[in-house]
Amino acid sequence: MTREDILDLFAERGVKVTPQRLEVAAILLEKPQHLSADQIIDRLRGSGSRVSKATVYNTLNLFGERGIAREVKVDPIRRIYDSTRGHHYHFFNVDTGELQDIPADDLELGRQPDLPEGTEPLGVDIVIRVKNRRN
Amino acid sequence: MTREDILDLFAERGVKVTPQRLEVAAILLEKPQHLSADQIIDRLRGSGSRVSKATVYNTLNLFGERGIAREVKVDPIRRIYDSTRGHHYHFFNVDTGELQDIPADDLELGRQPDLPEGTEPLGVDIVIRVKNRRN
DNA sequence: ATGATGCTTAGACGAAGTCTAACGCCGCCC
DNA sequence: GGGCGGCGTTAGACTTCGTCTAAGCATCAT
Repeated sequence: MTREDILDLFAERGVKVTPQRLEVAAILLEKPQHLSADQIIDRLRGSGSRVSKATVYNTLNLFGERGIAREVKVDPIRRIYDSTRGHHYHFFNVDTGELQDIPADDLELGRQPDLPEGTEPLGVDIVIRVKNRRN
Repeated sequence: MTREDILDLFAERGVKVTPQRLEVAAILLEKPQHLSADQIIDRLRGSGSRVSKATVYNTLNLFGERGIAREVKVDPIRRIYDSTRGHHYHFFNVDTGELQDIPADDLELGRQPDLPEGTEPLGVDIVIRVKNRRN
């Protein structure tokens, strides 16, 4: 994703542009990937950036709210952000901790249950847990 | 779930019986419900029990491993344990934090994607996120 | 300039869970 | 029956991840 794309995305989602937000976006949105806040901080530090921890967390929360990145819930131990914004699901390899996208088209949801009284849908999270096959 | 049922379940899953494990099981497995470690500790304390925090966490981890309870991943902030063991899914109300079971029969999975190379399936977690309907 | 607003920062803080070292209990063996 | 080994439990220290706080800055409008 180019700098231009990122600026467009910010505008589209009503996110004010700041140098720090651009730095975080440049790392996370570079390519389809799954990163934790910590990994992003490491990469920032690695490239000599001095964006503070608080700003990285604030930014990731903001990106999550505005649909600029997606928070994946698999591992209660750390929050993972997914740079792929579209409708899709995940494989989670419990042996390696690896996370892999499943395009929406590859998984069909048949019958869906009635929602609880007085609620409306927000989305469906699906995680297929797998492990390495031994031998 | 009666004390007898719990003892049977422990035996079936190869879990040694201790007074502390029975206390935790009695609370969690009493009825279909979703509890955090903290809630379980509160209830233990409320009924005058002195089981330590470390033991509650150890026990819940053990229950999770042995399929005596199920860890539900919805909220990265805290781990939730589900007393319903069978195959089922969840509604998660983001407004109330409420978690509700979806019987496996109410949700059909159509086409499923091929698993990643060299892996075998462990299970499928599905969470339908909902919010309260305004007005 | 002045003030208002909102972003960023370092570091303190908080919550949830794990770890450590000591202790207790129980079964086993001689 | 006394000693031993292993497992479970315990209190509290500790770790980790994330949030909060208070101060400092930038930007904008007047």
